[in-house]
Amino acid sequence: MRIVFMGTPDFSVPVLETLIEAGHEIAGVVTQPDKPRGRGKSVLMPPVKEKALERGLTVFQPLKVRALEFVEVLKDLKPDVMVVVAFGQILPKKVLEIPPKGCINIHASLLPKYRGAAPIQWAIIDGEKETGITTMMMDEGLDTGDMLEKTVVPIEEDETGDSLHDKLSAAGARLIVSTLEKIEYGTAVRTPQTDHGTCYARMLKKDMGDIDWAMDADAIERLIRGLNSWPGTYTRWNGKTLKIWKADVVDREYEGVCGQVVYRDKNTLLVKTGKGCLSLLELQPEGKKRMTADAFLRGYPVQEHTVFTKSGL
RNA sequence: CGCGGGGUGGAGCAGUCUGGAAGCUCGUCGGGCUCAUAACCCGAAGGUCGCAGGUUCAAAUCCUGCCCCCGCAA
Repeated sequence: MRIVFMGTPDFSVPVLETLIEAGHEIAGVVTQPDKPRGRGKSVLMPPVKEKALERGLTVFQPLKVRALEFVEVLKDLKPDVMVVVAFGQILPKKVLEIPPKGCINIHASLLPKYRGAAPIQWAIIDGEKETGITTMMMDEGLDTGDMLEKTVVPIEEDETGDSLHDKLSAAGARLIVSTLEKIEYGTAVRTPQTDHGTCYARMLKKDMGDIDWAMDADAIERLIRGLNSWPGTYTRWNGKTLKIWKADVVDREYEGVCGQVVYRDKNTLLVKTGKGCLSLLELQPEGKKRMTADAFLRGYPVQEHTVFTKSGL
């Protein structure tokens, strides 16, 4: 089929590649404009643009897809369908109506759960046992369209935001091929979303990673995994930010305040939380590389009365 | 020119401001103690102090240029 692809970050790239390899005709790739990013504020192109150029595809980077001139451009591309995955802009009705076979979205959750911007990470943070990919016919709501197909992906004990991101991205690429086939041959089954069991996965923000040591150890541990590697979790120590990359829950209670180091030896660093303790396994002081707990403890004077605090306080 | 931290034996740090013998906590290797040990004691190996110039009697330390890593921000 003749497809207009819309996507922006790394998550979308495997999908684009798979569509090409499945033999579809990519009429155009729509992605967000280049923006100054990274250290030194250099202007970098979105991952999807890089891949698209590498494949010799035509790239469009409208500030707003809903701009009238751009809607005309889309119409001229005469797509059979549009495939949208993590594009980053809301599509208005006049765009949704362009392709005769509709606009299909690949969403990284088992809808109607986790609609919204950060479904991958929230599934981990909430302690879900499984999540997945849903393909759906887009409508004007936010991830509210009729569902087409689903893939279930289990969430492992040591799952991180990154690892799950990669699994779901691959799963999404696989699923869209199947869904497009059904669309093409008219065998797709549309299932409306139910109104109950829905929830929104709001956008991730940097300060979400500011650890509140009064929370339960297992909730903090899930936060650490869910926000790994972006935006990451951190705490305050010695007037500096200390990133926490990995921790284990230790089901034991000690005297002390939340955030206090209640036990340490050559390679163990136990911090008291609202319920239980966390054994910090991988940390990263400001300006340093991440390191294991034993390496950290060799060079930094952490004592048993040391207290980690929320940065905001 | 966005802001900032850093590159010192295998690891993580101190030393740099106030130039003058390479330090600390570990690891490794050998030996000892011990029923035993990741514990303890004794000893040893291992470093172009990111790279290149410069100043100086003398540079990890001061000056200049470059490379690399990282935090913030986006």
